[in-house]
Amino acid sequence: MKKTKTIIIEGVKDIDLTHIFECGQCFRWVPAEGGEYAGAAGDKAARVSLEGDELTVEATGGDEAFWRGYFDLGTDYGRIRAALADGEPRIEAACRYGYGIRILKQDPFETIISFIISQNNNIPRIRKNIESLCRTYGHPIEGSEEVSSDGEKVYSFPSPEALAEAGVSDLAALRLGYRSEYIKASAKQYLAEGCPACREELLSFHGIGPKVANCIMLFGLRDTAAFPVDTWVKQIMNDMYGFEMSDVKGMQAFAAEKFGPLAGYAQQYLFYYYRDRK
DNA sequence: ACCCAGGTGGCTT
DNA sequence: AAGCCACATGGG
Repeated sequence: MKKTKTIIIEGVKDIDLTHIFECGQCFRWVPAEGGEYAGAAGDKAARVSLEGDELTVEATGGDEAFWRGYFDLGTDYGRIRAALADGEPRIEAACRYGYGIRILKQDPFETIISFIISQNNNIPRIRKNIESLCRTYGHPIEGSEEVSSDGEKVYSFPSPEALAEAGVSDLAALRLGYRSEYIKASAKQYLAEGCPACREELLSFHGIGPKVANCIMLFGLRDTAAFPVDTWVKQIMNDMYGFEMSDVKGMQAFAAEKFGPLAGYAQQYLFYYYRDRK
């Protein structure tokens, strides 16, 4: 008896699974056979495949509306790429390279903790850290073995309660390093105050600074004007536009002026293009 | 052995 | 406001 359900969404455009899942916005999806991806969003596990303009999601939960929202299918990315190149022609190569990227609508709490872990860390290790956090503080997702890449259970992302109650030394035992106390403190604050809605609230969390706040705004709160500046973007802005590496303010202002409410998309195309190029 | 990674907090100029 | 530095860990 099958525990998952299959959702077929036809007529999708501007979508490339590899680019979506490898562009650095999420950390829990892995390639499966035949170009498919398997992974999880919050407490839902799924396997995703694309054939032509038909997107198939085999999932343990979430209806079609949820997965449409997750993949941002209501947004016209062709138009966005055109608008970006219109505002700043030098970004066109990056947009072309990252064809099919979509900014996933991720759970805010998952985004908060994931990007706290991301600071001063590398992507393979971020993925491992998040995986051990889920295995220790999440729960095995019912039916997930039917969609996982290895036939094993997938674990849900931990709840705010679970992380707020975790011991800092237990978190540290998962090799989370000095971020352990940031995780616990932020989970507690999230529980006490609810989901942060703006940059200022995010910055009041222990372990969230300007860069991580921007990532959370973009990936978790869908504020597409957010323009996260990390070491890669600094390098891009230096190489392409001659900004001093320390002039993050200038980079932000440039992005706001050139791209406005689309700056987040621009950042993602630039980041992916440049990071892959190394 | 070494430098670095989707940085931040805290302290000192 | 700007400039240091420590921080935990392991990828390459």
